[in-house]
Amino acid sequence: MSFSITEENYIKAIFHLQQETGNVSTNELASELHTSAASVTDMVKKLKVKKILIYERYKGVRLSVDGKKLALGVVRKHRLWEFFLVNTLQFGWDEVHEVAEELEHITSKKLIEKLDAFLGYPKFDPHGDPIPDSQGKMAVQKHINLIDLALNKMAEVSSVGSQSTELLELLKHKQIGIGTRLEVKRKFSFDHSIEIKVKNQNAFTISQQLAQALFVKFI
Amino acid sequence: MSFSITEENYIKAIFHLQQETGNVSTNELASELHTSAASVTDMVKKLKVKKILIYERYKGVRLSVDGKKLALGVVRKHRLWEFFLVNTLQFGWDEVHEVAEELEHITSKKLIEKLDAFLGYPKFDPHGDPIPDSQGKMAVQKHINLIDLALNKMAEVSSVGSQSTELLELLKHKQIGIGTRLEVKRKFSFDHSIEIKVKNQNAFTISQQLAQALFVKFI
DNA sequence: ATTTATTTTTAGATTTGTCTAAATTTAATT
DNA sequence: AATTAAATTTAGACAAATCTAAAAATAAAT
Repeated sequence: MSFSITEENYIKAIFHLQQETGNVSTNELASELHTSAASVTDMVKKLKVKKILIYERYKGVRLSVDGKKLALGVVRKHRLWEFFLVNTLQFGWDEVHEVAEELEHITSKKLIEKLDAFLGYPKFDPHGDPIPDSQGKMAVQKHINLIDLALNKMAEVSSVGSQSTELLELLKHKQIGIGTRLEVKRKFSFDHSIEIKVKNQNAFTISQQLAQALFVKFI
Repeated sequence: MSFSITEENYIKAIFHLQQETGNVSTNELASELHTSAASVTDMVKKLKVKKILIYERYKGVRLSVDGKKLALGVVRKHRLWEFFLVNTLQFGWDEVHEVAEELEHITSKKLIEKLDAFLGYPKFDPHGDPIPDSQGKMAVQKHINLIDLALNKMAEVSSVGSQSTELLELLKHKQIGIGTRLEVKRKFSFDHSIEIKVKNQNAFTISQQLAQALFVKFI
């Protein structure tokens, strides 16, 4: 069975909205998709026939097992493309979302597997959100980009944005690795560099580029 | 003014068909796009209103100046993506067309400029067709992939498929460069390697991979 | 527990791109 | 030049995704 771009967008929206709440209401979906409640009802009926979601009138919707699989596939594509745009094409991580919204609907399976391999099977996208693997599995913990870490909040380096040798060389030199505990002491707006403090070391500054390549989790 | 994927496909098809012939007939277009003549007439009327093409009923169509610009933009995207798929993601050059048919409709201008820069502003796609630059200009001569050159036909190396240091190192060692004149003496089906002969040198064989990275023109 | 307000669904219409079948125009042939 | 054949256009209909306005169901409030 195949799905239109519109259908995929509905599936993805339901997936995101049902994370917190249980069932997703018609109005929630309409607002998320910038469309009318009437259109949502129509589409939801169509997706019910395709067994993508569970729907009773006036009761809202939630994804079926098949629906979740589909949603994870779209999310996987979206986040892999975001990673590509930032790490390969040097986009700013704040300008990739709209482009990825288009790229996520490219259908070729082979393309996405080859892209994944080329990128080095990244586990998190540039916003720190986990990237589902080809089986739909993904890390649970959301990672925070070091550049967004609040001042004086202890955190632990949990992943790096890419596996490039250049990055790894720099991390080795700075003695930063997975598990390193640190906190941010200052943020400099001129060049967006930040000063960080690691236990038993003097504070030092790192560049915006490096900070953006590091993800941390709270401890 | 913006254009749907369908409209872009019509524009591109007209562009390709009008290369040889002058005006493109309704039936030609219908067959190219695997649709009915009636559908073509409908769409052609629509594109006439948008001033993309010149059309009088029963007389066929040809692109306007604006239409040609649009077509070149789509062709540019298609060929850049093909280059990316083959040279970056290691697709075989015979399996990229369908994927590029989808990717060519991604709208972001910035994406295509950054992709072009990342790829090193290639001038020819993996099939030897010229890639229009951001102004719509492209080389006139179609380049033939060395692997497709007929036996005993003198030709001149006119471009290389990529600018990678690995390729350039190998070319230097083999003393092959832009302008080198050669002919193909044998083709070995076992590994698709070919034996080539350069003036004042003994014949030698080169691998399939290397042959595919070289484009030649007749002299 | 009625009434009021909100949410959701239905009904009917619109747009885009498509189709088939019939009508029209152009081209080819006798 | 008249007839036949081929190409093209028109007419009318359909599916997908959307809309507005009205009706129905649920939730909130007096």
